[in-house]
Amino acid sequence: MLRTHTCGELTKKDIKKEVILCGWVHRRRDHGGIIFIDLRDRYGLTQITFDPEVDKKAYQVADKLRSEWVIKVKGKIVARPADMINKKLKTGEIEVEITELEIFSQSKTPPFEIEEEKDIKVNEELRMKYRYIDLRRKARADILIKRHQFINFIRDYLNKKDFIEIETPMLSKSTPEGARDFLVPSRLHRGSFYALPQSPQQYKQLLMISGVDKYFQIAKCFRDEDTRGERQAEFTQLDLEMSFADESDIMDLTEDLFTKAIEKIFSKKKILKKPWPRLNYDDVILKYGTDKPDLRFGLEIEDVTEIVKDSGFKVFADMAKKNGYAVRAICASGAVKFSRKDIDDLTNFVAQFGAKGLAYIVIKDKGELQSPIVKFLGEEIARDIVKKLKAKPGDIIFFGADKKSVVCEVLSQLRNELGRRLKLIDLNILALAFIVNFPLFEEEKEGEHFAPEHHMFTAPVKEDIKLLDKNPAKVRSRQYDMVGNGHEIGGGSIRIHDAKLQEKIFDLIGFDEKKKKEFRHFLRAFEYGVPPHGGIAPGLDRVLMVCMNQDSIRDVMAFPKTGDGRDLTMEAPGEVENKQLEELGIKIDKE
RNA sequence: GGGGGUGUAGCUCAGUUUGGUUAGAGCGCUUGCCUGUCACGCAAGAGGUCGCGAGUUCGAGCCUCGUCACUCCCGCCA
Repeated sequence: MLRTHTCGELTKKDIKKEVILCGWVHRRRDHGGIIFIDLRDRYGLTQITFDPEVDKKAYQVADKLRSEWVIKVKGKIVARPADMINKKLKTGEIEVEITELEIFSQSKTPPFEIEEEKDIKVNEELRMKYRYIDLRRKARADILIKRHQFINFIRDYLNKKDFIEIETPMLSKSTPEGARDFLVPSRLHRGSFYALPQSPQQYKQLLMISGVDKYFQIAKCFRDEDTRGERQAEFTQLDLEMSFADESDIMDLTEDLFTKAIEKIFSKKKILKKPWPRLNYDDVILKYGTDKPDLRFGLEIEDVTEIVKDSGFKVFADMAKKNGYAVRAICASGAVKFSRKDIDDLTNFVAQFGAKGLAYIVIKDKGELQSPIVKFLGEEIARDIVKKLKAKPGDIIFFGADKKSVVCEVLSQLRNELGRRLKLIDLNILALAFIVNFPLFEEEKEGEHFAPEHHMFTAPVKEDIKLLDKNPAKVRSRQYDMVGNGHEIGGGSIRIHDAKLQEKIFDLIGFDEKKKKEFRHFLRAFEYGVPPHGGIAPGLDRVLMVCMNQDSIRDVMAFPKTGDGRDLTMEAPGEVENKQLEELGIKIDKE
């Protein structure tokens, strides 16, 4: 070992010891006669001193030291005078008098400051290009450490419950449906391609068939779609599957695992509710307009379609009478402070989600109503709405009137925006929940086949199987989603274990013979004894993002990619040699 | 593919309203001074293709058009 100690561990009990420390020059304070340096490594900071009376040579060399040089120092630990103790530093009671100094490497002036106390938000592109420097910042490094501890806890926990971690292939096969695959050309089979897995879904089901009844994997998944703050082309899931288990088994296990992991690793966080609520899909769609509600605050949506049906406000009345349309409202408590401009901003905000306008009623101090629409609605109907929304003086009621799907989208986005603007969101709360009783298929689009709400291997509720022929839209599924603070952080289901039923689902989602053939390997396995099974796949990046209040999953990844899928640190993707292309039989058509 | 935002010193930003002298601040950097600082202090200094291109104008960081990059959102994401 080059060093005897790290920079984060020395205290007054070490006084008089001779130590060797290695690290980066964090900051230099040259007082002419004495030089102080904060030496930094992964574990912390230690103040070292260069005094010509202690060692003249070391002092002279130290004069040259600059930020981020990597050095080794040898010296004696001494107590700081009582009035010189730095309480902000764990090692603040001591310092090291240096007698020997070795410079391992010099550093250019870093492109941005590593100092965090200034709290300057440096441009993310620059931080990505110099990710290795960004990761020297304590807050960034701490995230990676927390991530490691979290995943380690998960492994321990599942190991104790008899789960087996099994790696499944990265080079797999492209399958129809779902996200766009990343393709990898095969050299040995010209014209054929591997696909990187979007998830190990099929492999884990095959493992159930093979008799592994409790499987998990910290699995890398790949989807070649445009990114978002909570979406990257490459991400990590805790992929988990169990045989002879039902919905409760999976949800209970997941809840217990994540509750314990979060309490252990993120002890400062509070879990809002134990047990996590299990909410009906239909209820959350109505109350929150989305299947991933942020449960840290109220502001629930109410349906007022019936109330406005016969009102004189034509816009609402027309919508209320049409099939598949609705008029719904949300009461923003205390929003009376919103200016005209605030309301205009909100109107523009909801427009991007398809709202054609944003009607509202302000409830003034003495209960009188101020609104551009009350004169059309009529005072009596307006009062009924106020009553239904339980609105008080100081509140504003906002409306959405359109196709149900648009109303839901608009009001759920508005609800989140109101939560932010009214500061209703407590960042110390983690509100986790399961959403259950999903429909098996997404809302039917005209002229298109049914699309699975979750995926095509999800089992329908047993009593509803008979509806598959007559009324597929009404079939409920055995899906359960894990949501946290308004993010979808995991999806799971009990799977189909019957080949005939699986084929029927393929038919309903419009698979032709060719597409079915793509799954013959899967259906073949179903002919050899399939246990009932199910699982879940929480997105670990998203879980960690939510637990650590980060804005994007990029912040919880060591080397994230940009919005257009580039790795700025490695400068990937990159071009390849013509020879490589020839071997693969690939021609590039550059336009 | 579409919409919004941003782009000025190494970093974070002001300046654009109303075009007008040599484009500013804080931090960082360099040099000098300083033996108790710890986001040290003091003094001096260096550092700019105002993203890029074209246009309007006597004159453009500022106006117009185009373009590029980043970012958020929509589409997309079984």
